[in-house]
Amino acid sequence: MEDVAERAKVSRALVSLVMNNSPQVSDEKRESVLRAAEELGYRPNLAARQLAKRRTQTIGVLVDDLRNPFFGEVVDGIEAEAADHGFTALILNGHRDARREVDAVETFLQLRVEGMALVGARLTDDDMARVGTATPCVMVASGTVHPGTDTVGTDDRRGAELAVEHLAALGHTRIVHIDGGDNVSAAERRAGYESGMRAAGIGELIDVRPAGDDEADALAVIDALLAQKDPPTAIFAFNDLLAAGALNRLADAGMAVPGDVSLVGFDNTFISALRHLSLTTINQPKLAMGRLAVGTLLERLSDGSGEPIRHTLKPELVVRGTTGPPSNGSCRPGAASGPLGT
Amino acid sequence: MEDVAERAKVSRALVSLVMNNSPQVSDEKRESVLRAAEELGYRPNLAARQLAKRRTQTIGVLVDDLRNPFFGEVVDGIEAEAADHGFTALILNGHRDARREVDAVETFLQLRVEGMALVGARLTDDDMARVGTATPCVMVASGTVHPGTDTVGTDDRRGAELAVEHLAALGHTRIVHIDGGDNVSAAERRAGYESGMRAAGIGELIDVRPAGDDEADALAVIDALLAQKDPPTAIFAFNDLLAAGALNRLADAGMAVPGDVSLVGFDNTFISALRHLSLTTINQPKLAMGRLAVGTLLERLSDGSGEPIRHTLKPELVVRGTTGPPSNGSCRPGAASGPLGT
DNA sequence: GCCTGAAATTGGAGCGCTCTATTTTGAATT
DNA sequence: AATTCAAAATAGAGCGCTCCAATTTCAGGC
Repeated sequence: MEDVAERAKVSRALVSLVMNNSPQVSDEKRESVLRAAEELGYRPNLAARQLAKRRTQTIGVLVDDLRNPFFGEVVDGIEAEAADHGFTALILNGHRDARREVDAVETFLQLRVEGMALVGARLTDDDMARVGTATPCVMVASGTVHPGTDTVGTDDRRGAELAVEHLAALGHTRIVHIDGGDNVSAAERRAGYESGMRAAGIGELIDVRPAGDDEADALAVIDALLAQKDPPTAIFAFNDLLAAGALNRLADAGMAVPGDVSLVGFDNTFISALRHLSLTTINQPKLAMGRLAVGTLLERLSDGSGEPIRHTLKPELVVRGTTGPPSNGSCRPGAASGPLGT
Repeated sequence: MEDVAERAKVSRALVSLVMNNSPQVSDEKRESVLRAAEELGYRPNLAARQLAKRRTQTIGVLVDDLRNPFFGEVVDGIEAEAADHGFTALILNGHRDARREVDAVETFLQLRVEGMALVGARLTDDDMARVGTATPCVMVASGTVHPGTDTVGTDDRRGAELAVEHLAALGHTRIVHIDGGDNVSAAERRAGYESGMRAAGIGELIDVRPAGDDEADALAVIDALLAQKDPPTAIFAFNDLLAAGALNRLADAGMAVPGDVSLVGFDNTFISALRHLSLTTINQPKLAMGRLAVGTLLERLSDGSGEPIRHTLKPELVVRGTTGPPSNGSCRPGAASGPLGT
């Protein structure tokens, strides 16, 4: 910077003004500074600028797992909104590990990010307590809900109801739910399934089967369901991955989907759109969630403390190829039409 | 920091020593500093530290598309290796857009990262020229190869040969390649397909069908193949996504996989492992690529300039459920056994 | 020609840290 | 008690920038 100033025959302060394109600079000087900067390959040092400005214009994004495309889309939304407001989004990876998430948050704090978005994070309340005070912080699509922290998520309960309503409208009654474990989202979806069943007048048929959040967890559940005398005609899975696992096992067993069994997932990740799976599912507005997360952060930044903000977005039913009317009780194993079979 | 020093009744310099856990500090003072820091909630300011140290201990990771799980795994490797060497990996998202990638690189340079890993980047030579001089930089799994830049990638040609060898060994001769467009990887895989065919003594049957790099691009190709009098008994697709598209269309047409047609993908992304697809594919060692990328960067950092380093990793055949011996010419549409059919 | 005030420019302090050189401490040696 | 020397602690400059207050420049009006 010193060199640029010298070369352009101006003061360092003027160079600073130009680099921040202040309107207070005459065109003549501005140009000569820019030229000098260009010739010298000068690039402002962000660390120094942040230090002097006492602002970083940066938000930290902690992602639970970079390999999960669901999170990728949420982050896309965060970045877009951050950029619109002149912020840079720095991404750190939690690797599905609370300890590493704590490290990442610590790094963000040392970097003096002005806010943090924790996407799918699995931090405990203790961790949050240490964090929350220092810097605005919003949890996005998180499996846990912390008392004092802002959150952005989808209305999981309503989403589940949509799934059940869709199946009930098709004529299904024996609808089973494959449960996603002990996180908050799973609990909400389970509750939605149950209220949906009751609303459809088939509350006595409620049947929840516990599983994890991974594809493989669905297999045993399907086996058990097929072994019973009155197998369900429809299955609502906690998420797309689970549904994919179920779909496979059903095909193995010679069950046609949706001919013999209908199947609904959750999330609308791109795998559900893979034409070979073509899963009917519940969409989460991932991009909107990302944008809203940043919006929430900015709000916090300007108005300071207050009640925790809770944004709950509307889920949507996406009908694809795995749902249809129930067969008339006649199970025809072997007559497999693929999930997309016309 | 000032406050911490005062509270612990030591100088600022001593606090600095403690925070960098220098061995030159007496246990007594160290403890009292740490206690003071704890009580005050002190956290070193990374920007200030970087400025003073004239080092950032940071590498920038530019990812072409966060929604692609392939890149996610590569980044996992990068982060792991970076952490092992005391570096923090900052991730920025290119959004499949060269212009935004340039911005990201600019940001990295202003942040004074000590090196950059460009994962799947699509920057032009011009862009690279502006960058390469300033900071060490390695291209990972990139669609383009730049003359003066280090690279880490998979031996795409060999990978394609593996695919063809596998199919030929099963007895296939009419093996078609669905091409992935005009990037370097696609060209290499095409070349490998061709040399593999020649090596198997079936060079005259080489048949390359152009497509894009997306699932949907495969559909028309499959339709065309099935319409011809002598349809192929095996297909080798540029990547898993294309293969997924092909798989679906084949199922639509009532073709059994692998009964009537065998199918091989490339990348071994997690979608190929989805049990419902169960794609035979070629693995790229994603984690190793990530680690090696950082290794290359560190090497550059210590030894300065020299010949560009080119790391080419070994691909591996992953046999799953979409390949088998060719049928004896008898096409039996309708007798669909799923891709996993026992 | 002098005064006024807005616009353009500049000097210099300070952001929070590290690092070198220097001073202080305190135990061991004579 | 004086001397030595390593270990422990500190003072102070400086990293590259911004920003405030102060200064200079330059019209226009009298």
